Amino acid sequence: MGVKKERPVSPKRSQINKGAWTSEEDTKLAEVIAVHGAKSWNTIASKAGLKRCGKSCRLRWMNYLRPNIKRGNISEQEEDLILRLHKLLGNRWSLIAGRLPGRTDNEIKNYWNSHLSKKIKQKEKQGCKDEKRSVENGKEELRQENTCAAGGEDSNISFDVDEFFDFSDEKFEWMNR
DNA sequence: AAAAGCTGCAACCGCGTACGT
DNA sequence: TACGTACGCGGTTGCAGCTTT
Repeated sequence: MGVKKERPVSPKRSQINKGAWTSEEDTKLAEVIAVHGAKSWNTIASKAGLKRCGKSCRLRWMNYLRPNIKRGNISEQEEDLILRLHKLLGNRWSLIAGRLPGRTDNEIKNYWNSHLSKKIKQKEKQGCKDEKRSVENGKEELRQENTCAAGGEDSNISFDVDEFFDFSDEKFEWMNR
């Protein structure tokens, strides 16, 4: 996509930059994070000399600049996983993203809102019995996986709650640096 | 060819929670 | 314990580009 127009800046916060990030801003932010690490976002914002709030810097880093980010081309397997996780977790995008390496919560949320929610609505409209059955099967499958998670064995998705909240795994490796 | 409508997605906002003092 | 600040998350907005009419 092309460069977006700057959004109007309210006079109250005119000292804060808003709207699309420029490549210079990206570079500055990445440089500062490389030195100081991805923490204390307000400090990072000021050290980078960016007229951005820490929140905005964090978002930019997490969704765009972070290393190992996959963008676009969500595979069928990933889509299936998102659907299954969403059935289980609801709109817990960050948790869902945590099970999809390289994907961000924002990307998954957007993908859900623009693609998957429509797909589901269409299917519901069609009222396809087979589809319903498979959804029910999926739900049952998930239920079983969830209840058996403690001793779960060879399911490709484990919904062990502890695992969901295990922040020591590889996805946070970059953060610990 | 141009206008209108639609889609995808980056970014912002508000709220709840964690953490430091 | 109470308060202030920062962080993280989910919901929402709004614009660029694409498609349809």
